[in-house]
Amino acid sequence: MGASDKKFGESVHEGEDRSVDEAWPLFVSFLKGRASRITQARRIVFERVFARHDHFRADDLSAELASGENRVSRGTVYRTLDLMTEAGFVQKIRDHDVHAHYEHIYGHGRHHHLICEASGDFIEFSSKVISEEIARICAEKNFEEQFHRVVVFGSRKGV
Amino acid sequence: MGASDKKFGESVHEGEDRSVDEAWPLFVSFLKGRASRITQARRIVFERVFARHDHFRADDLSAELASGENRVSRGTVYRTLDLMTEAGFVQKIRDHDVHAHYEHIYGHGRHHHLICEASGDFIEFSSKVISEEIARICAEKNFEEQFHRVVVFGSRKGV
DNA sequence: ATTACTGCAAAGCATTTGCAAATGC
DNA sequence: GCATTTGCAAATGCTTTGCAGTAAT
Repeated sequence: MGASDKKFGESVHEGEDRSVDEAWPLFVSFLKGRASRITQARRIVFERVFARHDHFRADDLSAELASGENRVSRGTVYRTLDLMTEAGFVQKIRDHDVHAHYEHIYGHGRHHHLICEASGDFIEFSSKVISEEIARICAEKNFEEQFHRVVVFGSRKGV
Repeated sequence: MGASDKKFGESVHEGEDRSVDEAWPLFVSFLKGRASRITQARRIVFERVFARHDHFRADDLSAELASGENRVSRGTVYRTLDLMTEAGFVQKIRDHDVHAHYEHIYGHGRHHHLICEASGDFIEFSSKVISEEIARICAEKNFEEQFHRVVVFGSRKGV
C-alpha cells in the first residue's frame, strides 16, 4: 500500500523500522536530560515495544523478554515501561488506579467522570453528544455496543 | 421535596432510604430468578452500598464491614458486589481487565478503542467531536484536562 | 433435609521493591 | 572509580478461592 492510503493517525507502518530509529534518539535525549543511562536493557525493551503494532500487556512483554538471548528481567521491563510512559512514547491503556471502584446506578442516568489526579475527586457529567457520536462510530465500524466509559484525567482548577 | 426538583448529579439525600427500599425488592427478584438466596449478608451489603452517594472501592467497603455488629466478611462483600453488578445495581468504574495494557504512540494521533469482549480485539477510532465535547465540558466544570480515555465495550458483529 | 452461602485463611497474580552484583559513563 | 541499573527474589496488596461450618428454603 502507498503511505497515502493510510488514513488512521499518521502512522505509516512500512516505516516501522524507521520508526524505532527515529524515536530512539529522542528517548536517548530524554534519558540524558534526566541524567539517566543509555543501557542495553532499555534499548531492548524499547525495540520490542516498537516491534509491536498492537496493544500489549506489561506482563506479556515481560514474559516474552524473560528468556532468549536478549533477556531482560521483569523489574526492568516494568521500570523501562514507566520511563517510556513518562517520556511519552507509550500510553497506558488503563485507569491509574488498580483498585476497583463502584457506584450504585439505580435511579441514576449513565454518566462519566472527570477524575482529579491531585485530590482523587470525581466529578460526574453526562453528554448526549458523546453517546450519539459513539453510537455513530459503532454503527460505522459494525460494532455492537454494550456500554462505554469516558474518563477524563486532570485537575480541578483552583483547588 | 418533589422528585422533579432533583437535577442529576445532585443526589438528594433525604431520598436515600426510599431508594434502597425501592431497589431491594428488585434485587430479591433477581436473586430468586436465579435460585439464589436472600441472605442477611446480602441485605447488609446492599444497604451499605445505597447508603453511599459517592464512589467507593471494594476494599474500602469491605474494610467498613469488617467489624461492627453487622459485619460481613471480605469474600462475601466481593461476591455480593459481583451479584449487584450483574443485576445492574452498581457499575464497576474500571476496565474489566486488571492488567495494564500499553501501546506505543510515537507517530500516532490520540485515539480510543472499541473492545470486543468475545475476542478481546481492539478496534481503534478517533473522533474530533468527542474531544471537542470533552474540552467544552471541562471548561464548563472548571477542570483542566490532562488526557481522556474512551472505551467502548461490546462485540464485533458477525465474528 | 438439602443445598447454597458465609467466614476464614490461604492462594493468586500483576506489580513493586530492596539489595548485591554488574554496567555505563 | 563511582553512581546508576540490573536481576533476583521476596514483598505488596487487592482480589479470588477452597473448605468446613452455618443458614436459608
